[in-house]
Amino acid sequence: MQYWLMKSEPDEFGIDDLERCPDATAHWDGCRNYQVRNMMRDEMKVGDRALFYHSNTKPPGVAGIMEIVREGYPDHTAFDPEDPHYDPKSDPDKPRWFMVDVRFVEKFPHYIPLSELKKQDALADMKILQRGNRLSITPVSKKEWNRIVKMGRGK
DNA sequence: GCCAACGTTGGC
DNA sequence: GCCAACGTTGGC
Repeated sequence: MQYWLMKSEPDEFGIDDLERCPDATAHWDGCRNYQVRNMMRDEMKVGDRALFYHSNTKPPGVAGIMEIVREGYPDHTAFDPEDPHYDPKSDPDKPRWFMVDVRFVEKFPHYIPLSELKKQDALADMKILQRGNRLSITPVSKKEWNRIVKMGRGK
């Protein structure tokens, strides 16, 4: 089993939105980055766990946990001209973009702001803390995962 | 295949 | 709103 961190802007779709979805499950659509596409298509497996990270908000940080409940399949929003993430170059017969399904697991009693993550020596190597990293999905090590979950649950 | 221009991300 | 960092596009 692997661990991940997945970013979303809570103004668009936050952890509370996920919890309110039917079966607390949603598809993680709209990714238009090849590296992230490859992770969703090839690497993420049912049962993997992911941190739900709130980006572009005040303050940015980790809000809780979700799990992967369906492995990579074509992102149909790329085929819809009405969709803001429409990509005419993605052909239903040869889809360019993929997504996974995620299910809400828990919302942390203690939201963890990015500033707190940065203070942890144990998390210094986290992808999300590296300069210039803009990927919306990154792998998280077991050690990092355990530390963050502990922080979120309040030690 | 190079690379300048442009677009996007996302913290601050 | 600014801007650094990075990805993508397209002319050549």
